[in-house]
Amino acid sequence: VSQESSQKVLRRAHRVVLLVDEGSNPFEMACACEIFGIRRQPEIGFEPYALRVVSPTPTVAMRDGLFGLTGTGDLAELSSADSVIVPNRPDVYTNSRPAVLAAIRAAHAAGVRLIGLCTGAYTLAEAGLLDGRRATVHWKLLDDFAARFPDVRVEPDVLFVDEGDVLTSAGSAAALDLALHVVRKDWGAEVANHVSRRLVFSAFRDGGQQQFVDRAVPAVAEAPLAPTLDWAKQRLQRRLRVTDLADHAHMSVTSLHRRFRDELGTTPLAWLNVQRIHHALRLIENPDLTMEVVAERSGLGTTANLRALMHRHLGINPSTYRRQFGGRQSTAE
DNA sequence: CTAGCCCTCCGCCAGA
DNA sequence: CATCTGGCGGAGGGCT
Repeated sequence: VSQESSQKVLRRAHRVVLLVDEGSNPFEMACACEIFGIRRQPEIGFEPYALRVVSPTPTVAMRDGLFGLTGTGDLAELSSADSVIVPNRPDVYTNSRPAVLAAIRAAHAAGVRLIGLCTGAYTLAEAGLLDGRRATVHWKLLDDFAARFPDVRVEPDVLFVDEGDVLTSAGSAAALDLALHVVRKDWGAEVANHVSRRLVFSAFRDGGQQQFVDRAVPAVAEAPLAPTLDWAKQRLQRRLRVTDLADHAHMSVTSLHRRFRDELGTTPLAWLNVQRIHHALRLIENPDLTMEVVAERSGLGTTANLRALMHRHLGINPSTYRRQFGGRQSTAE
């Protein structure tokens, strides 16, 4: 790890350009700024990304003129970037400016990675860069998108699609998932988890529950670990040990640890305990279950362990949680 | 909260 | 030579 991180320090920051135009959605832009535009040096020792904002006009009116942007760079910057982020458009029926499409094509030809957030996929498709490739868009627009760009292989039911040099994401929230996926590819799971934790911290700061949503980096579907993770989640009450996970994955405990580090940025037991706590919380919301039963079925074993882990991860104890969130059967997901 | 057993984790090395 | 896998032991933390 030390060897790896020293290499990272030496490597330069990836240059990311956020391409905005009249009517770009501030939400997707904010997602890009949150993931790629925050200074990380004080916390992780280096800057993984350098973010620039570029637009086809010197000033840009955002969201029906609610506010505007000035001081943006011009389209020529696209081709010298490492990645270009293409966020939402005002509507999918208005064609993009020819100059924007030309700049995107030139960037792609120069080897720049293109990242379409939500309806940004329309812009990429208009530029002809998705023909013959897999892509996705917001679920509401899948049919329209497929009809308009028949040469694109549309993938429904996924958060995002990674075609290597062209990446697209589904609905707005999936922009974050795709961005974190990019961070993981560029810098590894450890950095991605750091970015993810910081994101949760600032998004859910109130209520003293900043770690409540322990947002792990989403596992990629084709990750070799995925079946084992699903398997384990189904039988938390069996009190699984790390060796059980290793057996199911058909690998040694040593290799399992390595895979967890590489793919999830955590360790098997730490991951298991997060799953156990999440399951325990759902069980606690059912007032008919004693804490002994909750501890048993969640795989945490004893009430002492349940208390200790909840206190450590959430800063709250089981009975307090039940008083605040229980009482009524919660089926909300 | 504590004592104490057990498991987990990680670095290191060997082998494929 | 590079990369991946697995075994081992000790330290430390988890669990009862």
